[in-house]
Amino acid sequence: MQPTVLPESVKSMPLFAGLTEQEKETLLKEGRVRECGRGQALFHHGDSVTHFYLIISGSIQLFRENPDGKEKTIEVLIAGQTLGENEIMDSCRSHRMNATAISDSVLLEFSVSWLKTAAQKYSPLALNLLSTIAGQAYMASVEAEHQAYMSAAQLVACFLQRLCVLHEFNPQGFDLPYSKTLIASRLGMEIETLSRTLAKLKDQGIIVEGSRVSIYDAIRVAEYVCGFCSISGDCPAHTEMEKKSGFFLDTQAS
Amino acid sequence: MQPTVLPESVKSMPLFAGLTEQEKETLLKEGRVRECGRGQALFHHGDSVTHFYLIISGSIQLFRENPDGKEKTIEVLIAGQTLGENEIMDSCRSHRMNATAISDSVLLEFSVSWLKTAAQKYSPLALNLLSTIAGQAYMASVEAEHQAYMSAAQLVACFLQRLCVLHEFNPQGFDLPYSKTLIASRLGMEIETLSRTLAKLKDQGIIVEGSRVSIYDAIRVAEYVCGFCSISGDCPAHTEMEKKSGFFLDTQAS
DNA sequence: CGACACTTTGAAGACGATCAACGCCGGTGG
DNA sequence: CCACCGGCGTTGATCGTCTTCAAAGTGTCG
Repeated sequence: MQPTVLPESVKSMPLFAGLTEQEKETLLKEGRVRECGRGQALFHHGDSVTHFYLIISGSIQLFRENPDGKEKTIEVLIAGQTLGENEIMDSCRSHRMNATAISDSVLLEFSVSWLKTAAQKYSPLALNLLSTIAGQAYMASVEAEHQAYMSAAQLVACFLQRLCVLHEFNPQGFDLPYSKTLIASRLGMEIETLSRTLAKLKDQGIIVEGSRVSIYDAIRVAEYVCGFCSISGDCPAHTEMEKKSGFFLDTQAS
Repeated sequence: MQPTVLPESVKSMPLFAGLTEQEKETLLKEGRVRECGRGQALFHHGDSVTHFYLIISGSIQLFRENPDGKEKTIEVLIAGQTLGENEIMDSCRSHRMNATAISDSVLLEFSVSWLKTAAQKYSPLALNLLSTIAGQAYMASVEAEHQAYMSAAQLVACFLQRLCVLHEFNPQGFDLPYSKTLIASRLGMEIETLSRTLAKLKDQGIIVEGSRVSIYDAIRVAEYVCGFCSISGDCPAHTEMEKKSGFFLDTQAS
């Protein structure tokens, strides 16, 4: 509809790194803006895979439903992230999960063939896609390891730490961007367990009251989480967090 | 060393699908054969990422070590699979895990730049890589979900089922291809738990005695595993297994 | 034969899921 | 305006599962 409403923010996405402005223009003008209100489904498990999406604003929940009716949230995606590349590149016919808007969201929608052709035609884009998906694969394998070896408290602390980095929150004080029920589903635990766990985190350097979180002792948290996180030095979230807490400490000091 | 020792088996790997014979020749002749005896490390966590590998024969264990000394096996790779593409494409400087030969293995070794250049130059290869890595990302996320929601018995049953498909074993009777200790590490559980669990699987259609396994009631197993496996119809292993058990039943019947 | 790695089995304990009850809040409707 | 409701979160009690610790059995290889 609108010819060029969302230029720079989208063009600067990592997916398009290494492409000329000209190439970005050409590619992006095939995108269709799609608005998705809070609670509205983008697609369902089993639907055929028809589009690739860039998230312009808002947040999208990816989840699956077990036969016993429970939902497991796989990931919550936010502005600047992409959606669908994995299933498209794996040449799935039908979606393997559900996608629903958690808050009012705006997406840029492209056809499957757009992505496949673009990956063939522009090798930087193919490499960017590879990098994105490789990163996802790695994080997913770390996730599996965490699920296997970390306690509920460590899972929650790790989650809060990474949440803080991803959303660029001030660790000293921020509000949870979505409900505790959703967080519990994301972490694969029951809401009761999450509730009890949050209370216990005071001993580990994190205070949670209602939806207000303060990671008041980031160093202790990092030790607590990374103590069982075998990726230690490699985990982008942890190193980011250390830098960040350093940064905030610096700002406070000066 | 040897000019063309391992031709067709390697050329028919999915990674090279869509390339001409000429192109495959050109690419493959840059590979160096590397032999790796049982127990020998291919690389360690922290080593710089220098090569990409095709596994010609044998099997390679990927694992990480927690600070408390325990090893978590991420995956066991076998002939026909590749190694290193993930870390290369994610542009890691150093390895995020250890790789060790479980049995005497033969690999074909390529430089990092070989892979990156090939992905840029040959778009089918880039797409094949994308497909491989996207599949890994998906399986890893399913793994995380399994770790969160499945019982030890379900994890083991699921593992045996997939093992059977991957190695093209006859479900009616096969030997475990590696130790129970390794399997426990792969499944993120203690060896004691695995030992106890294997005994209990009799009720679910699987008999295990020593290292001999018989999935005598594949249908029941599939129901048992998929009952909590939310990917149900999508899981390649499960559908494969159903086909396979159908196949074996057919062979028996005729 | 003895060393050692691998596996099994038993008993105790920790942790998280489950069931149940209740408090809190925002919205709807009388 | 107040009563009722439903979604969300908290708290308590109980139960099942997996880990942990300990001991002993099995196998292979020098």
